[in-house]
Amino acid sequence: MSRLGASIRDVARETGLSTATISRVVNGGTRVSEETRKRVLDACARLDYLPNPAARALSTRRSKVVAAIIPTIEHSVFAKFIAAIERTLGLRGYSLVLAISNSDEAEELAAARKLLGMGADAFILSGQTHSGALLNMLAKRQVPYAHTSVWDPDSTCPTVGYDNAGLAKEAVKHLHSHGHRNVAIVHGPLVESDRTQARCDGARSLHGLFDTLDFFETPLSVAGGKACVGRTLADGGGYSAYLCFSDVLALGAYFACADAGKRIPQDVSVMGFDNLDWAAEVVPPLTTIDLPAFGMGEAVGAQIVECLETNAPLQSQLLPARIIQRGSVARLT
Amino acid sequence: MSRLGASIRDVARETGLSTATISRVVNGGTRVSEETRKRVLDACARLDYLPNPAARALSTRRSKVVAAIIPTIEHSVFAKFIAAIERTLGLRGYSLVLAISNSDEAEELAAARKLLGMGADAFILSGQTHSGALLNMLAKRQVPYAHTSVWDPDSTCPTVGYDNAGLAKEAVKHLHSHGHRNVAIVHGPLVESDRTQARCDGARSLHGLFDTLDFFETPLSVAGGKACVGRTLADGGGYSAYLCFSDVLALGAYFACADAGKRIPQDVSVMGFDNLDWAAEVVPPLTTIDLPAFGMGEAVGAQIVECLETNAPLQSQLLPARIIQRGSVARLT
DNA sequence: TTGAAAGCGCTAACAG
DNA sequence: CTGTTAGCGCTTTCAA
Repeated sequence: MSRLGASIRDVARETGLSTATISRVVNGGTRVSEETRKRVLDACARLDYLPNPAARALSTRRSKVVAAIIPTIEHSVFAKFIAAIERTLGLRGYSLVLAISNSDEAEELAAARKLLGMGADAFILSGQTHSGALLNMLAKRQVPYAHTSVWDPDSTCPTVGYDNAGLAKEAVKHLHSHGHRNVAIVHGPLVESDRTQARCDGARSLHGLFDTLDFFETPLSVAGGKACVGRTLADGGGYSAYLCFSDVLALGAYFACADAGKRIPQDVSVMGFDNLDWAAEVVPPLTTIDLPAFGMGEAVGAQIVECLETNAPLQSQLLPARIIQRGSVARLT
Repeated sequence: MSRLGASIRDVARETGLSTATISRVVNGGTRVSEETRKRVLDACARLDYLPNPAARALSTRRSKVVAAIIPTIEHSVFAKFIAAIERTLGLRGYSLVLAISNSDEAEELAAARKLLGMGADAFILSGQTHSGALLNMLAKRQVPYAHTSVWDPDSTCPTVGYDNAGLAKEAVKHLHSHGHRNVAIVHGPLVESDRTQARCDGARSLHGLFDTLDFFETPLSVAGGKACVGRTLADGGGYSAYLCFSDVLALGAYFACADAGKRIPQDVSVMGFDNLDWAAEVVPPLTTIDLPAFGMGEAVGAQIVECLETNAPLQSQLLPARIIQRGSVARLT
């Protein structure tokens, strides 16, 4: 809060104009003579005037703040996503308030309450499943919100993201087309993420194509992936390929293989999901699915601002994602 | 902005009390009879009343929002840091607005302007070098701020973080004590980070201990580290150890070694800086310096809130950081 | 313990 | 093109 900055009244006094005029030039400057404009701007600069945001928000009923609630920021995908939102919003004069829910509905609700009580004009939520209380709260106040990281044309709420189930299917098919018939799917906690669930559902729908298609849940971290894959390797599971529903897990798989003396892709194939920055650098380079984390942030950000400014309804939007073939999946003969 | 929520007046009407009384119970409830209190709280719940933050901020001149400007969010260290700040702030009823400066002073200034114009009560800045304009702006408005990721007892501004130069020295000494006399230091862009500069300065001050102590600047990414180390390996630089001023760079070094057929630590040693989550999982586990990213976020967050609530001055604070010995540094005989 | 009333700084009709 | 005048919703003396 600019406790000591000049107020609009100071600028009015300084220029001998009314506060209304000052307000006009500060906000776009329509219907103001060029000379007055100059004079006002000059005085603003001299006094280092910064409009009081609370007063402005109180008057306009808009804060120009949008809230994003994400499950975690410690995965690059979310970090990239947030960076994109911040950038897109910032370019349009909006700010981002961030809350982290730790994949907990109660925490998410509490965060939303706080952010609403902070004046957020719109909300960006992750995934598709949220407490009814949260959605009600937003609906009642007519605060626009969008679900992200998912795309569901049938949803009543706008979803901007990708088709998790579809992409998982493609990944599975890719493995199948390379001759793999015994694959292990390694994924993060199901309860925490409807996206993970969707991916599993997608993969499972194709289980008929395989001799074995096993699912393993493990903490969503390099350590989790490593431990999980290490275990199956030790058990002699005999999978020819590991499909990891996150590159982080895939990196763990790499390390597990290194520990077990298995070569990728000669001995086992590994496929990821995310296409994180290092996926092309790892040895061998990781075949994975490129998720448009940054593009998704730009897309929601832009839509939200558009919605706030023109009242255009938010629309579901499918972002392109695709398999990036690199060197971690062998073609079995 | 809660355009449609009930206002304090609605609650007053509902209960037959005055807005002043409602305000009292909503804010702590001092000097209110227990019965009235109950009645009011009840009405609030029934009407789903949420105080209008803009009105409150206008009246109290505090927004309960703190701003953090970081160079990037795409490095886990910063992501962890931000997560900790958000958590600490949230627990105390404060919110976090985030801006990303891309290590650019002009962008940082613009962001600060925006956030100030958004009503931030305090600022958390990264590093120690900032444009005078920014610092002036904050000082003039008496907005408290702290520098982070650095610790400098001599600074006039509060710094909460660690001693970059000192830690770099320790790392270098560690390598020296293991018999390394030809080491390459791999670091990110100097212009972007005074912390990187401090680390380099610290390391350089010990160059007398070595036969060769070379410095290489590369983009701060796995790809950057890989390319840089790959190049020196190809050139036959003959370094027995690589000290990377970020674990991200170290991971790149691992991949470069894999490509070049060099074994770690038998052929070359690698040491990191950060202690990211996967540092213990990589093969061989990475010897690195553990930076208290999370603890640092908690520390600034707590101090800022304390300062805002009690006017206690912000104080510089040194956070513990230390070498974590794992398996990537060989002892030369 | 409660209420009346004066703002906080800005915007937005409405006049002129 | 510019000024007057109401508020926006809440907090906070000051009285009662």
